[in-house]
Amino acid sequence: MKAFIDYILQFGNLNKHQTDLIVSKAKMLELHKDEYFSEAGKIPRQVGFILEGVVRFCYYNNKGQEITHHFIDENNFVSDHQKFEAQVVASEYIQAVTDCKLLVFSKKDWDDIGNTIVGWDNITGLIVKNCLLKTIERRSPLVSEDATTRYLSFIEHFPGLVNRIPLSHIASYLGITQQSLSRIRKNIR
Amino acid sequence: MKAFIDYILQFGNLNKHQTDLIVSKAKMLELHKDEYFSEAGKIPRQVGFILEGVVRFCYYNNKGQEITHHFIDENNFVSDHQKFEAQVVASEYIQAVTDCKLLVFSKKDWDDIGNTIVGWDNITGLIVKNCLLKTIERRSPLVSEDATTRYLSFIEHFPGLVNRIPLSHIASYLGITQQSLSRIRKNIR
DNA sequence: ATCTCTTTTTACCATATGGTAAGTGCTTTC
DNA sequence: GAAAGCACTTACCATATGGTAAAAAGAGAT
Repeated sequence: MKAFIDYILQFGNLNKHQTDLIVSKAKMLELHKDEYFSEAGKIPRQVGFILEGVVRFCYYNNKGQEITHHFIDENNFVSDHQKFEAQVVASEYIQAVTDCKLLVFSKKDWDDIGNTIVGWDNITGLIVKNCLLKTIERRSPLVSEDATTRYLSFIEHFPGLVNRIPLSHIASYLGITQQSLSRIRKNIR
Repeated sequence: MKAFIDYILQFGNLNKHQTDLIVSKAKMLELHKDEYFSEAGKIPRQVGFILEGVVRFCYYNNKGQEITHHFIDENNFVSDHQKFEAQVVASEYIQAVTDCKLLVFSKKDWDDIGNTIVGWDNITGLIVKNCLLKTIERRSPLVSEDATTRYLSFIEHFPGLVNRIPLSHIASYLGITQQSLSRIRKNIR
C-alpha cells in the first residue's frame, strides 16, 4: 500500500487526510493467470494498481492473430483508460499473465476522489501522460529494429520480466514468431 | 487562425477574452523545407501549431541511421513537449518536410497563458494526451505488420501525406528500406 | 536546351524471418 | 508411474526484405 501512495506522490502533493481517503476507496482484487481484468466488447469497470503480478494488453487483428502490445508489472497502474473514463466498450483485452494482486477503484469511487480532492485530476493527468510516454518509448523503436535487437530492447525496457512471461507472448509483443525468438535466444547465449 | 482556436476549443471552453489573449501571444514562423523547428542537443524554445506544411520527428540510432518516427501536418500542435516543459536539451530533431507556416509560442508566453487562464493546464493536458494516444495508435500496430500492410496503414492514418513526403522518409517511418517501399508501391498498382 | 542534383525505380544476390511440422522436456492429473 | 497437456526448441524449406549497385526519371539552375 505504501508503494501505491509513493507512486502517486511522485506526481503531486497530498496530505495524510487525502491519501487516507484514496486508500479507503481501494478494493483488493486477485486475478488468476489468464483471467481478464477487462475485455473487448465490455465497458471497463475499474482502474487497477498492480501489487503483484504481470498483465498484458492484447487484441485480435483481421487475420485472427492475437497481438500483445503492452505489458504492465508491479507498482504501475493498469487501465483501458480512455474507455474507462468515457465508460464505453473496450476493443481489447487486459489479461493476467501471472497470478495478480491489485488495488482497484470503481468508476464511482474514482470520480468521488476526483470530486473531493482538489488537484486529483491534475495528478491523474500527469500519470496518464507518463504511462503513454513510456509506452511510446518502448514500442516505437521496435518498428525500425531487427528481431534480435527487438529482443534486447525488450530485456532492457522490461528487466525482470523475461523469465515471468511465456515466450509466445514476448514474441507477439516483438512482432516475430515464437520459433524465431527461440532461435534468437539460442544465438545470443 | 480560426482553425487554431477551433482546435483548442475541442478540449475545453474559453470565452472571447481568453482566446484573444492566446492569439495575442502567437507569433508567425515560416520554415523552409529541411529547416529545423528544434534540434537534438538544444533546448526546445517554442511550441508550434502548423498552419501549412508537414514536419517530421527523427533521431539517429547507434548505427548512425536516421530514423523518422513521427509526422505532423496542418492544424496540429508540434512540440518536443516533455523537453519544452522541462526546458532541457532535446535528443531528437523536428524538421520541416515541406515549407511550413506555424503559429509559435515562446516558453514565457506559454507560461503566461497558463498563469492567466484558469483551466488552461487542463486543456493542454488533454491535448497532449490526445496527441500521445494518436501516436501510439498509428505507430504501435506497425510492429506486428509486414511491409505492405505497414504502407497501407500509413496511407490510412496519414491520408493526403503520401504525395507530399519523400519516399525515403516514409520508408524510414515504416522501418523498411526505400527500395522495398518502391517495390511495394509497384506491386500494389 | 543542357547540366547538375535529387528522388525514385530496377536488378541481383545474400540473408533473416516465416510457415509447417516434428521433437523434447516439464508439469499436472489420475 | 503412465498419460496427457503445455511450453519451448529444432529442422527444413519458402519467401520477403536488406544490401549494393546502377539506371531512370524529375526538378531546378544557368
